[in-house]
Amino acid sequence: MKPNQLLKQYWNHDSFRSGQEQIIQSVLDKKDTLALLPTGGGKSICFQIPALMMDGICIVVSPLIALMKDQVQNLNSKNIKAIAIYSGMSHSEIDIALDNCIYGGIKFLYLSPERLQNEMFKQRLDKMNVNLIAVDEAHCISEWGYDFRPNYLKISDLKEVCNAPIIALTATATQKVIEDIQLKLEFKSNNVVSNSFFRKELSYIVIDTEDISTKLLQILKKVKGSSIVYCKTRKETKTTSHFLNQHGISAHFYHGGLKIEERDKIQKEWTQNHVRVMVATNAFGMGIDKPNVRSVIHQFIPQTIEAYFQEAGRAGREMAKQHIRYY
DNA sequence: CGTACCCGATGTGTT
Repeated sequence: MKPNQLLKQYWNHDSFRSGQEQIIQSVLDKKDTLALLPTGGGKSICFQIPALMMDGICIVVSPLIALMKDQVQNLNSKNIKAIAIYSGMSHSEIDIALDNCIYGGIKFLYLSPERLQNEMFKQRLDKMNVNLIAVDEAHCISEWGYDFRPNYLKISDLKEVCNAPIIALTATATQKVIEDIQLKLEFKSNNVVSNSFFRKELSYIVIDTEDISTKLLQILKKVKGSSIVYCKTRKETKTTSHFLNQHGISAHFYHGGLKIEERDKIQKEWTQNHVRVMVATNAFGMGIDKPNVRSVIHQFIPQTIEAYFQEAGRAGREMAKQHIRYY
């Protein structure tokens, strides 16, 4: 089947968005490809459609279990066979999953970069007919590979076994990161397909103030709708959230030290608009796509400009989708 | 400082 037919059959869209066809064609030509598309630009189908056109299985490297589950569920709802392997599954569950990747017609296998080094996985990988390697949120290679999650620097090990092209996808990368991703994934030749990242619907403002708390209240009282307030430390998320609640603005705090059930509960309450403001560390972000976020406020200077761009970019999603312009 | 995965140890409840 052709890309357009698959797009219609599984996603019920009549046409591709800017950049998608070019990326898909590059992958079908067996070229290593770095796809740079803004958030909401439809990155997933850039590897899903070519993988569906080929025999065999696509291995998807993903940074978070939550993202793996989301995408697997999404594909399964379209009757596409996809599976994820992650910690917490029993040995026999993993065994069955890997078996299905070899003999069971599974089209997408979602894994963390750590899992790629697992002995049982490596043994069974030999027998898989891998058609494509996809690295989702590929900026994690540069962001995390050097200190936090070193296995992000070893993804190219897969290429020695698989003989399949690799596609890296991200919504944020400076020129340095673009080069680093291609280097670490051992691209045979430079190949970046990019779309404009300009977000017309956003304005970026820097405020110099002696009194952050008062300024925060002022902004949240003036700018209606849902909000994310980013803090530097876990402790600060808690104090800021309490402060807002004391002043009549409903807020939750969120960071990586909370239990997973607690995190899920808090996120759900914010997503469903039961609570207006999410006060969080950078643990809160990936996979968040809420339409009515009208402000993202940083109480500190983010570590990198791309971190700032990505975090700020969580505002104005519904306006981006409706193509509302502010001038 | 703050980002997550994985694995093995320990505990809980069922056969």
